[in-house]
Amino acid sequence: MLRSHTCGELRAEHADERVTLCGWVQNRRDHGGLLFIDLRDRYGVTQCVLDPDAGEAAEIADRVRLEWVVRVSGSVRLRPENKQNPDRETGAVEIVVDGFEVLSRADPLPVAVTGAERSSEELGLRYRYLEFRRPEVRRALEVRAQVNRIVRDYMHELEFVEVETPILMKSTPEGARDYLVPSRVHPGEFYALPQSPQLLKQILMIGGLDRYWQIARCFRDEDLRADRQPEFTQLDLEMSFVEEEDVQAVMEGLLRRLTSEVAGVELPTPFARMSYADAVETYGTDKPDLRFGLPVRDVTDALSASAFVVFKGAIDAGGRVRCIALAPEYSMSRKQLDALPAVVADRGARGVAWVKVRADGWAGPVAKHLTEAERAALTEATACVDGGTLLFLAGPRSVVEPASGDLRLHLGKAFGLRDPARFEAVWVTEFPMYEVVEETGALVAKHHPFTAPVAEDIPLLETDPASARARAYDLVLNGEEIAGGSIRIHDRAVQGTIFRQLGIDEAEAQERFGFFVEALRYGVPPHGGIASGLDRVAASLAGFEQIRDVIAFPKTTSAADLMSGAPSRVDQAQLDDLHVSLTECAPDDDGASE
RNA sequence: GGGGGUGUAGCUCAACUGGUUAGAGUACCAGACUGUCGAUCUGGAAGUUGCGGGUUCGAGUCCCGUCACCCUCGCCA
Repeated sequence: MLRSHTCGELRAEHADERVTLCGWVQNRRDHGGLLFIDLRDRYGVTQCVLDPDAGEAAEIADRVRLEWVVRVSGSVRLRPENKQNPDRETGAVEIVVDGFEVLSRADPLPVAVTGAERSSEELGLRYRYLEFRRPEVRRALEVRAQVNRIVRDYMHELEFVEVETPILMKSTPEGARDYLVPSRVHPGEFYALPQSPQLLKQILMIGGLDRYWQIARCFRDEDLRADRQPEFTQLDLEMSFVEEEDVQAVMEGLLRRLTSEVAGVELPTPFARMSYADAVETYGTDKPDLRFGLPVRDVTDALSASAFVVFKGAIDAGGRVRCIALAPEYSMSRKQLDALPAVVADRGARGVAWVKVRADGWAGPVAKHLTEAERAALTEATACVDGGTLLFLAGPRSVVEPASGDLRLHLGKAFGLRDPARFEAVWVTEFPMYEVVEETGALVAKHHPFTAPVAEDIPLLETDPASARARAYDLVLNGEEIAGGSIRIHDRAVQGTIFRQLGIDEAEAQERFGFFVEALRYGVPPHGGIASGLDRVAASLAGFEQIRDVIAFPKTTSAADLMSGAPSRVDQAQLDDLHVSLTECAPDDDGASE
């Protein structure tokens, strides 16, 4: 070892010991005769002192600059009482240096690594390794590692078998766009990177593994968001001879342990359950943030006879009027109220009507359109009280539902109700089997085509498929979907029905999922499972808004890696090997691929 | 593909309605200083205002185009 201790471990009891430390020069304070150098490594920062009589060591140290890597030897000295630094764990001591060695010089850094100033995200990604020198950035990776360790321990305790599935897979398009890898030995053919190991884990169940798990990298070639990367990591698991509650119990136990050990929060189990229909009705979304109330109420009935053009127009067209009631302590200024329409404009909502509830007469632009009977009905429906405010959204259900969810979230943020230290988990259940594509009327699987229907809804598959419910469940934590799973179809006849309804005929099913359809013939245990987005889980536990923060080398919104320069052009010889020719290709103008 | 935001010294930022030589902190270079811990003090160097056009006597500022990054709608079974 080049060192005897780390930069974070020396305390008063080490006084007078001889030590050798290695690290980066975080700061230097040159007093002419006396020179202080703060030495940093992963574990902390230790102050080193060079007296003029340190001789050659002092001469070398004098030339050292920020972020050089050095090795110092000396003795630990207890600092005088009034010279100790209580803000630093090693602040009681300092190293009196008598040996100083430069291990590596450093150019001035292109990003800020110490202090409150943080360089732009763009530079941070370009020089990601320099960001790791910041403790808060390193902490994110440490949380990530801790999550992985807890997951691994837990799954092994429950006797799940860890199985690695291939990265080079068959393309089974449906849902997200695949990342493709051309085959050299099979001209014109391609592998796909897995969007998830879905079919493989079901096949493991058919193979009798009984309980499988894996930390699986997944790839989806779709546009990015703050909570979406083109490659991301899932905890993937599957169990045989189980029902919903069995899978959910495994996940609850895990999340409970994670929040306890990582965030110090004890989650009560079992978690709350809420049907998809209730979630959308009450929170305007299938991933409700239950850290705060502000439920959305449907007041269409209360206003069914309204003459007010905004309400009447929506209701006559078959739409709904939805209302959020604000308690008196959440009163909003006119300016804040005027800002609300912009919040819901994305969803196509025309505006947000509002009225102030006052015992001595309701106020606001909408008040005059409300009859006494309507006020009574609204009071009944929303439980509003004197001093409160009612916010209304009116329009088609497809607009008003998501808009009400956005509005509720906006209010939660605006009133500071989203406590980052709180964790509220809820299972959303009874998802519909299908979504109906508006333009064509075609059915698309809401979850995926291997999800089992609720038994009593099987007859509905033929008569009213759009209202058939799936045995699917999502785990929602603080308004974020952190896991989703289902009980799978284990009956090939049912699987055939689902394929047919999705417009996948036998030949196509054979072409795309042939290996899986064949496997369904040879004895399939009833099974189900779940996959959890570990990037989101880690970000959530560590209090980060973006999953980029808990990914060591994340990609930008345009799926580029600013550090390595990927993606980039490749040699013609490589393309030739792969039997790939480029058709349309803009001139190389990004300058990044020289 | 659409909408919004950002882009000025290595870094973080400033520059009113278009107007003199684009400033400050920090880092860097040189010097001073024996108890600092965001050390302090003196001096210096440092700019294609993302890029390309245009309007104007004059553009960091206005217009058009374009690139990068961030947020977002669509998309993400």
